[in-house]
Amino acid sequence: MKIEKEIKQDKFHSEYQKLAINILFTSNWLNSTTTKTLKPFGISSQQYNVLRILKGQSPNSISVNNIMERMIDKMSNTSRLVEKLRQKELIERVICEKDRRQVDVKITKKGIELLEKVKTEMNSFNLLTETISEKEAKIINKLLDKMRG
Amino acid sequence: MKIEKEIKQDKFHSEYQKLAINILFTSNWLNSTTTKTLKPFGISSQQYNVLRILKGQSPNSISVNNIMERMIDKMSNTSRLVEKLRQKELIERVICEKDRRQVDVKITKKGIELLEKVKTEMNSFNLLTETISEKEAKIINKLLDKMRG
DNA sequence: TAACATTTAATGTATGTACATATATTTTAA
DNA sequence: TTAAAATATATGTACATACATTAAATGTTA
Repeated sequence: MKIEKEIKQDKFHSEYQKLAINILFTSNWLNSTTTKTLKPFGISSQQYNVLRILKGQSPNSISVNNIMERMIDKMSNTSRLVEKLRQKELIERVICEKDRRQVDVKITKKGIELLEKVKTEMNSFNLLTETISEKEAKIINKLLDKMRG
Repeated sequence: MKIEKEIKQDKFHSEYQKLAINILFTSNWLNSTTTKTLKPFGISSQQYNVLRILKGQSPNSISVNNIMERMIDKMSNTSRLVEKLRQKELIERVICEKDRRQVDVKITKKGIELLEKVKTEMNSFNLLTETISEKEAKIINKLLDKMRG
């Protein structure tokens, strides 16, 4: 649906302003779908992002700082997020012996199993395949990368 | 910069998954720029969005529900956001006489003046003009609209 | 018209988030 | 070698947000 209709605004100052608004709106749209899907599993979309990052490194562990660099939404309090996941026993935290400032984080078996279960219900990406082609997806990806400079 | 480098992930499950992540990442990127610009003015990006909506209707007033429908991020507690703006005297609230459930909201002179001041510093849209062409912006807008179905 | 449903906005509560600051450890350089 | 700087993570605080619930006014219908 046209962004004009989605937010009931019939004209924009420029095509660039419209683009910024369109990206923000589409991001919220995607995020709310994901949040709803994750709700029954008891994790937020940010926690899901961290779990996926850790699964990508598994069976190795990575530092909190390293997690932050890989997050979609680079936030200042990754440690609190990690602590929440630890309380749910989805990850493990060990103080690094080589550098005692660092904390090594690793996904647990329980964490991997949760991701497996989520996977089957995670249809926000599949949703996109019904409306645009892979070629079109590639075009947007290329232009967004260019846009950020 | 390529999204792969931005979040240190060298490959994605599909072009569609990459797209979803790219949109979320770009949205955060845009939002953090806007937030930083607005900080000295003492308003959040959501409050800025509401002010702009009200300016678009000025000198008429619209209901809280109507504001919500026009917001980029349709949140459930628009009334609290409106109350924050009222405390800063940037908007006015009057209970509608025709339908006493409804609250009519209108931007004040002070609110409009704030928007004028913000305008000169609001360069997040201008930022985009340096990296992509108007034609390219149009392409992304069209595809994002198509994507959401 | 009385009872029930719907609409509009506000609020309670728990959790999330940003930002500044603190603490511990390691690195650098005088 | 020791003081200062840098790094990695954690925490305090104020504010934001999601979601469910409440409250008041209006609409609908038996």
